[in-house]
Amino acid sequence: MSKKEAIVQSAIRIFTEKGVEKTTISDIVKHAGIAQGTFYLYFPSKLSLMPAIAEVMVKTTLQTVIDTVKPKSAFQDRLRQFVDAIFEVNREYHEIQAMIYSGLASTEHLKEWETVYAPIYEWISGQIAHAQKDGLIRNDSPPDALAKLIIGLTESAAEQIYLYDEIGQDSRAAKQKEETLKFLLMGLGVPS
Amino acid sequence: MSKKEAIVQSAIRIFTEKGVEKTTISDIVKHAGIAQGTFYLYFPSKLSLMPAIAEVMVKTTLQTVIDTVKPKSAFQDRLRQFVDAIFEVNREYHEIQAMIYSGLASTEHLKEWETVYAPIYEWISGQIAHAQKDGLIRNDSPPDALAKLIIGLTESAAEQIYLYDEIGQDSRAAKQKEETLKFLLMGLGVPS
Amino acid sequence: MSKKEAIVQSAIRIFTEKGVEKTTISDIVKHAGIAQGTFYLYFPSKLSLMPAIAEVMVKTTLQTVIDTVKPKSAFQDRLRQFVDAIFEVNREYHEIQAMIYSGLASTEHLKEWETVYAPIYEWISGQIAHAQKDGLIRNDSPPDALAKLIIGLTESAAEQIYLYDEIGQDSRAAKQKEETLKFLLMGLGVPS
Amino acid sequence: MSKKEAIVQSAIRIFTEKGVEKTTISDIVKHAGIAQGTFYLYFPSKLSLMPAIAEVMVKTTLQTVIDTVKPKSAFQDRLRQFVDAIFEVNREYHEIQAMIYSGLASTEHLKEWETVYAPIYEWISGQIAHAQKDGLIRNDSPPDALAKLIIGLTESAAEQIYLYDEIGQDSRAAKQKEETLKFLLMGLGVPS
DNA sequence: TATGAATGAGCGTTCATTCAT
DNA sequence: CATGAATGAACGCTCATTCAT
Repeated sequence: MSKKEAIVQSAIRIFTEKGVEKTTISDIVKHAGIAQGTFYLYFPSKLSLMPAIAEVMVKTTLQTVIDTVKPKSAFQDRLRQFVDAIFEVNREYHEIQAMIYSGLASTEHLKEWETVYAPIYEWISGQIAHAQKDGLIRNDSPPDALAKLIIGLTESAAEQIYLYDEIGQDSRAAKQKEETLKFLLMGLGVPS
Repeated sequence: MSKKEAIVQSAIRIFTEKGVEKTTISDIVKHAGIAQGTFYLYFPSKLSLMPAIAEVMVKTTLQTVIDTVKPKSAFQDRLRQFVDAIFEVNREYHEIQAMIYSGLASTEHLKEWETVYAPIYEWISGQIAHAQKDGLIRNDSPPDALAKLIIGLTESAAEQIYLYDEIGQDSRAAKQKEETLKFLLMGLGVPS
Repeated sequence: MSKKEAIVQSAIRIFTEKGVEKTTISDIVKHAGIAQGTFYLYFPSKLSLMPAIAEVMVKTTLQTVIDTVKPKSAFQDRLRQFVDAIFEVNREYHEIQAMIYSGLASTEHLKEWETVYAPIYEWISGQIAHAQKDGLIRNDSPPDALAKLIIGLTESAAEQIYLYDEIGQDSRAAKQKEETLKFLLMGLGVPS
Repeated sequence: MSKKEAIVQSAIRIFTEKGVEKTTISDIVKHAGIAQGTFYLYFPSKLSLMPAIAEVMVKTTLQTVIDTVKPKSAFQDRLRQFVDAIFEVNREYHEIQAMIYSGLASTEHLKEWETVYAPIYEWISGQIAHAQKDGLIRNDSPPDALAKLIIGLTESAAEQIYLYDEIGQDSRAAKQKEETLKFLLMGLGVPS
C-alpha cells in the first residue's frame, strides 16, 4: 500500500473512531506510520483529504450495492437488496457518511464532489431507466432525479437509526427498512 | 433579550455566515456584544450551544411550516406547501440545517435531540394520521414512521440543492421540488 | 461565626483538601456560603488571606502544644510531648504548614509574619530560658535562637514524613520522632 | 546546550527572579529563546518542570558542598564548612530551595523526588557513617536518619535568614550559623 | 453590608505547517 | 522521497475583580 493510500485509510479509520473534528493530522500520521511532513507531500491540508475519502467511501458503497443486488431478481427484490446495502454501509460508517452527506467538508472542494459522487448516481439512474423502459415502474420523472431522491430517502432513513450508537436496535432497523422499502415501491409506482 | 438569547442568536447568525467549524467563540461574543467570560456563564463549551440552537431552528422550521400550510387546502396542496416551506427554511439556513440534521453536533447531547425534534415530527405525524383516517392516502404505515420518511426525503432533496451557495438555481430548485412532491404523493398513495 | 471568620475557615479547609494553587476564590466563597463580592469587603486579594490563615494555624499549633505538654513533667518528657504535638499538627495540616513555612505566600506580607509567628517562638523561648536557668540544659545559646532551631528541626522532620500522603507509615513516624527527640536532647545538652 | 536544558536553565533563572507562581511559561520560553510550542515537546505542563529543576538544584547543592568541605579537615571543621555551603546555596537560590524543600511542586511527582534527592542524603550519610566508625561522634542513630535531621536543621536555619531579601543581614547570618553549628555539634555528640 | 452577574486581560495549550537534514 | 523537531498564531478558557442593585 502506498503512503498516500495509507494516509487515506488511516484517516477513514480514525474519523470513524473519534470523529472528524477531534482528529488531528498528528493522529493520522501516527496511525499510518509515517512522518508528520510526509502528509504534506500528498495533501496540502486536512480538508483536501475529504474528496479522497469520499471517493473511497463512494467506491465502498457502490461495491456493497453491486455485491448485494442480484441482477436477475425481480425489481422489488432488487430494491429491497439496495435498501439493505445502504443500511449496511451506514451502520458501519455512519460518522463518515454523515460528514460526506452533509457536505460539512468545507465549501472549497464542492466541484470535485459532483464528479466523485457520479458513479453511484449513475448506477441507480441506469437501473431506473431500465425499469422505466421495461414498464416496471410508473413514476416517469427523469431517472437522475429519481436516483437522488432514492438515495436521499434511504440514507436519511438509515441515519435516523444508526446515528445513535446504541445497541439492540436491530428490530427498529428492520422496521425502518420495511417502511422505507414500502415508501420507495409506492413512490416509484411499482405495481404490487 | 437576555444575554443567553443573544448568544444563541449570534451563534445562529455567524454559523450561517461562515460555517460552524470556522466560527470561534470570540466571533460569537463580539457579535453578541458581551464579554468573553460571559459566554461561559451560560454554556460550558461551543458544542453545548447545539441543543439550544437546534431548539430555535426546530421552532423556526415548525413555524414556517404552520404559516405556509393552509389547513383548508386539499391534501396534495398542503403537501406542496409543506415542501415549499422546508425548501425555504433550508435555503436560508442550509449550513445549520445540515449541522443539525447530520447530527454532527457531537454525540454528547443526543438524548436531548430527540425531545428537541419532537414537535416537528408530531405535527407531521398528526397530519398523516388525519389523512389516513379520512382515506386521503393509501400508505398505511404508522404515522410517525411516515413522518420521518417525509421529512428525511424532503430535507435531503432541499440540501442537494442549497448546499451549494451558487446563485441562479431557482429553476433547478423548482424542478427538484416538483419531483419531490410527485414522489411524496405516490409514496404516500395519494390518488391523483 | 462572622463572615470574615467563615472565609478564613473555608480557605483553610479547601487549601488542605485541594492545595493552595488550585483553590480559587470562587471555591472559598461557595464553601463559606457567601457571595463573590463579599470576599472583597474583608480581603483585598487572595494573597492577603495568608496572614489571617497563618494566625489561625499558629494559634492551633500553640494550643496543641500547650494542651499536650504537661508543665510538671520532667524536661525531656516535655520535649517528647512537644515533638508529638508538632508531628500531630503537621500530620493534619501538612499542606498549609508547608505553605506557611516555606513563605511561598508571597513576599508582600513578610512584615506581618514575624508578628504572627511571635507567640510560638516566645512560648518555646520561655521554656528554654527557664530550663537554662534551672540548669536543665547545657547549651547556652540565646533562648530565641534555640527556639528557632528547635521548631525548624522538628517541623522539617515532620514534613519529611507527612508530605507524602501514603498510609501505614506510623512506624516510620514513630522512629523519626525518636531520632528527632534524641537529637534535640543532645543538641540542647540535656543530661541523660 | 539542548533546548530542553535551555528550558530548565531559564526556568531556574526566572523562578529565582520573580517567584514560581508569577512566572509564566511565556516568560520561560522568551528567555530561552525558543517558540511557545517547543516547550510542550519536552514538558507537558509547568509543574512537570519541577523534578528536572530539583535535579539540577540537588546537583548544584551537592557540588557546592563537595567543593567547600575539605576532606582532611577535622570533623567539626568539616561540619562548619558544610553549614557554610548550605547557607551559601540558600542565599543564592532561596526561592527555589523553598519550593523544592516544601515539596509544593505538586503532589504528582513525589515518587521521583525520593530518587532525585538521594545523592545528597547519601553523601551526608556516608560522612556520618565514617565519623561514627571512627568514634568522632557519640550519637549512634542510623546515619541516614541523622542525615535527614542535619539537612533539615541546617536548611530551615538558612531559610529563616534568607527568605527575606533584605540586605545587611550578614551579621545575623553569621550568628545563626554559629548557633546552628553548635547545635549540630552537640546534637551529634562531637566532643568539644 | 451584601449581592452575583458581568467583565476582559492574560493564561496554558493546540496543531497545521515549514524546512534543514 | 522522507523526516520530525521546531514554529507561532490563534484558540478555549479561567478567575480575580468590579459595580449596579
